[in-house]
Amino acid sequence: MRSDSVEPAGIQGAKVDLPTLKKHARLGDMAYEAMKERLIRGAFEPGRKLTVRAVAEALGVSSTPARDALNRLAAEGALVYSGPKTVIVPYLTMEALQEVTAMRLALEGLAAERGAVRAPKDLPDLLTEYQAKINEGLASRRYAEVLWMNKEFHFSVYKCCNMPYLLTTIETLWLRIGPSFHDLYPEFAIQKYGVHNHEVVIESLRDGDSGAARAAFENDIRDGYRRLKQSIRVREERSES
Amino acid sequence: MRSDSVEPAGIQGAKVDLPTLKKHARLGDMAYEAMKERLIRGAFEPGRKLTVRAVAEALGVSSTPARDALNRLAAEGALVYSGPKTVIVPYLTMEALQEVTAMRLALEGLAAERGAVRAPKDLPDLLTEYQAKINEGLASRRYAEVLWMNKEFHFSVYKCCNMPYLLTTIETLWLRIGPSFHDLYPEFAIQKYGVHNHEVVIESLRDGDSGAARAAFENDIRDGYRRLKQSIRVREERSES
DNA sequence: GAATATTGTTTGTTGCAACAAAAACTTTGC
DNA sequence: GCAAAGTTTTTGTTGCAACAAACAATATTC
Repeated sequence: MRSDSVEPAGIQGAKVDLPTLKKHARLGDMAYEAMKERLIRGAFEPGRKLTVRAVAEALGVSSTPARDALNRLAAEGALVYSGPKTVIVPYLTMEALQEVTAMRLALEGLAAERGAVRAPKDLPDLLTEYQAKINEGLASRRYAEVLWMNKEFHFSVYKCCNMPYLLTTIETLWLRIGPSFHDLYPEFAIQKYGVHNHEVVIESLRDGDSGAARAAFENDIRDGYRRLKQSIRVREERSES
Repeated sequence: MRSDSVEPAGIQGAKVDLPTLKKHARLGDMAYEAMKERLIRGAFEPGRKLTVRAVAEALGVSSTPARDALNRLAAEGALVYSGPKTVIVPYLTMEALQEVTAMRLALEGLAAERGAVRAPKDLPDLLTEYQAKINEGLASRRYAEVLWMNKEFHFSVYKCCNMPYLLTTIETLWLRIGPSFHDLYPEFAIQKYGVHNHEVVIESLRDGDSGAARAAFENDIRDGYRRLKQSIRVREERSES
C-alpha cells in the first residue's frame, strides 16, 4: 500500500501564498486556490487519496476550510469519489478526455479569438517572456514549472476577452487534465511541449490575425489531446497485463 | 426595507425531494439541488438576500450544509456578494448576459448537435409531451412551471450526447439567467416563450437533421437573449429615473 | 488454505458555540 | 432636516467534538 498517500508531507511543497486574497479573505478559498495550483502543476499523481484531515494539516487550517476546498473540487470534477468516503485525484478516462477536449475547443477557441482581437500591443512581448521560461523549464526538467507557465501563457491571451466567468470555467477544464501530465513528465523535454504552437500564437498576434491565433490555440489543444490519449492507452495496457 | 428578504418563509415552497439522492446522500448536496431548482424556476427575485441561517431553517438543516450550498452557488456565480457578508441573487448585467449567451451558444450548440445525432427514436414524442406541458403552463400562467419544463426540454436532448460534465456546466449557465426571468413573468404568455423554436427542434429530430436541430436551439438561445436584453434595458432605465 | 465474520481504526459529515466583522438602527450634533 | 457617530443586532466563518459509516486488519470457521 502507498502509506504516503495520506501523509500531509505529500501535500506540502509551496506554502500558501497570501497575495491571493483579493476581496474576501476566506480560509476555504485559500485552501481551494492552493489545491488548484497543485492540481494544474501536476503535483498529484492520479489515484492519490486526499483526506480532509491531511489537507487541513498540510495547509495549516482546520478541517472546515479543508473540507470546503475538497468539496468544491469534487463538485467541479477535479476530484472524484472512489468510494463513499474517499476522494481521489481522478484517472483520466478516454471518455473524459474526449469530453474535456471538445469543451476546451469550444470555450478556449472562443476566448482565444475574442482575446486576440482585444489584446494590447505589448502582449506578444509578454508571451515571449513566458515562452522563454517554458523553454528554460524544459531544459532544466522543472516540469511542474513548465505546466504552470504554460497556463500563464494561455490565460494571458484568454484574459483579454474580458469574460471572467468564461475564464474560471476554462480553469476547471484544466483542473481535470492537469494531474494526468504527472504521468508523462519525462516526455515533456523530448516532445518540446507546445513550443511551436505558441510561436505561431505570438506571430499571429503581431499580425493582428485573430483567426490564426485561434487556430494555433486549437492546434495546441489537439496536440495535448493526442499526447494524453497515448498516455491513457499506455496506462490501460499496463493495467490489463 | 424588504424584511421578507431574510424570512425562511420566502425560501420555502416545495419541500425538498429526497429521490435526488443518487450515490452519496449528503445534506449539503441536497440543499444545493434544492436551491438550484428554485433559481432556475425564477423563484427568487434578483437582489434578494440569502442568509445561511434562513436557508438552513427553510430547508430544515443545520447551518453547515446550508453554508455549503450557498458557497458552492456563489463560487459558480449563481449568487454574488453584494458586501463582504451578504450574498444576493444577482442582477443580470448586460456584460454578464452577453458572456453567458456566448458560452451557451458554444456549449449548448455542441450538446444539441451531438445529442441530436445520438437521440433515440422516441425522443420527439417525449419532447412533444414536454411542449404540451409548456403550453398548458403558459395558458394557466404557471410560469415557474414553464421555466422548469423548458429546462427539461432542452436537457433531454443535450443528455443524449453522453457528456455529463458538459451538462453540469450548461446547468450553471442556466443558473445565472434563471432569476432574471422572474422580472418578465407576465410577458411569457404573450410572447409564447420558445414555442416555435421547440417545434422546429422536434421536426428536425424526426428528420434526423442534427444541424437543423442545433440551429433551432441556437435560435432559441438568441431569442432568450433578446428578451433578457430588453428586460435589462427597462430595469436600467427605471433605476436611472 | 480460503472464505467469512468480527473487531478496531480511519474518515466525512453534521451541529453547535464562540468570535469578529459588518449591517442596520438609533441617537446626536449641527 | 440632514449628516455623522455610536450602538445594537445580525451574520459568516471557523474550530471542534460527536456520530455513523466505511475501511482494514485480524481472527475464526469450514
